[in-house]
Amino acid sequence: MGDLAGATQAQRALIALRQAILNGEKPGGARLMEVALAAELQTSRTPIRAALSQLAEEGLLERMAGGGFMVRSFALADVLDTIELRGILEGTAARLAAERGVPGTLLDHMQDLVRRMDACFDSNFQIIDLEQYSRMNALFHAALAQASGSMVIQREIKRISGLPFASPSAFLADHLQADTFAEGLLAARQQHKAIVEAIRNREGARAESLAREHVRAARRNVEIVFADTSAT
Amino acid sequence: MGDLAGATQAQRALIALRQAILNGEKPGGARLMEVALAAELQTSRTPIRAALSQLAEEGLLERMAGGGFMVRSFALADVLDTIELRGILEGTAARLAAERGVPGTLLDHMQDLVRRMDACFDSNFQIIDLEQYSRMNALFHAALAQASGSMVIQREIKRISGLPFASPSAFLADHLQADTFAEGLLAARQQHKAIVEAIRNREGARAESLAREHVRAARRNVEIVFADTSAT
DNA sequence: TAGACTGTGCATGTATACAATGGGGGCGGA
DNA sequence: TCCGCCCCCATTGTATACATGCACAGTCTA
Repeated sequence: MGDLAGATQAQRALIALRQAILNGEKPGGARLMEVALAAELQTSRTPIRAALSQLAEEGLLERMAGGGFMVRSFALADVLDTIELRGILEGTAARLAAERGVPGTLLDHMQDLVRRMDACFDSNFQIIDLEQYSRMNALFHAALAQASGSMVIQREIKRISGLPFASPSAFLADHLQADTFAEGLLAARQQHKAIVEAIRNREGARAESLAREHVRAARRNVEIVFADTSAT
Repeated sequence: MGDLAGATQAQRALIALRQAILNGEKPGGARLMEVALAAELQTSRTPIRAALSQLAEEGLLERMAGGGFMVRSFALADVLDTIELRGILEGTAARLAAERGVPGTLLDHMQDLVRRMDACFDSNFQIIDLEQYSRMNALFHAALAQASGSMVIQREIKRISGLPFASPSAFLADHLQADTFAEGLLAARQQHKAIVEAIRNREGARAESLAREHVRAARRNVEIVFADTSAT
């Protein structure tokens, strides 16, 4: 990842800090201090301030009362609510897409993405290329947001998907061993197909509830991961 | 309004710029340049940059590709979508409140706000204190967001409500002459009551659809205002 | 005349010095 | 010993000088 070449100091800081937060290296509730970060990232306070502002914009940081920033803390309840919110937004996107209609080329693109996800399974329905699947899945969800035809909805979905664990592909690399996981992937595959079909047939309510239900899989996965974590 | 005393330069700039944008003084699509703004507001570039960042966070500005900011443009379609989104979010808040339960004190508070809004009408159901009504209405919507019990939802509702024309009290002062307007206020009054009742009775689906429908009034008002404007 | 290259200027990016504010700790008095 | 006040330091706010990069225009050459 060529995140060094050609990038400004502010961009480098943004990337480094975002990763540190998502890693848990900067835990929720931690106050981020400009001088410390500047020393850590070997730059001046100015790009740090720019990066902090942008992270607040993304929702990863909160502005504190008398100035300064702290890492927003995501309790399990917050993560689940965030996923529920993504479900609501993607459900709305699907409904709007169905109601308002979508250019055929975009629908074809979505169908193509579904096909490419299919190609990640072998003849026994075992996943063989998880990374590719994950990438195509992310593109599918982006296409769904776009299909809503509403920049407002699209923007909010993108925003929410950037929050920890809320992304469509957040859980994918985490627990490959569980049988329920493979099962979930197959269910997701059917849902992707059904969502495209519902939009094509202009079935708004069906598209909405399918998309909402689809996101509940992410919720289940987070619950599993958190249960594992707290058991350790 | 004492926005000068004790405030930092960045806060002054933030307030001034926000107002200029909402006024239309800085029209949608306009690029905001730091030096020009610094001269205009008689301060240095640093507080201007801080204010611009925060306005981007609020959703009033967009970051441009190669740096810099421009005023986000709100076409009628965007405004309507934003209101629709607020309806979806407030609907979700109402449903969650009903499903998860709400502390009695908060419900009582909401009911109290409804009563105070009633007090803004005279015995012939004519509005007599619009400013008070507007204030109580805003508080009611804030309380509804809080009743969801979800900081995530609450935060998003607050965010969305800050965008132009999307606020619950955006339209109130605009067109007092129309008969349909008074009618709308009376309908809103009933809906407020019904929403509280539905939450109290734990009727999630009813609460959700009431809140969604409630917001459609705002949509109608915007359509009326825009129609007037374009006719002028 | 058209295309490309270069120079110039404007806008943002960066560093840093200094100001101001707020909180915490220590000291003194009751 | 406890309470309160005050001072100091840590942290953010602000200004400004300088760097960088991009875009536009003008000119030169083919």
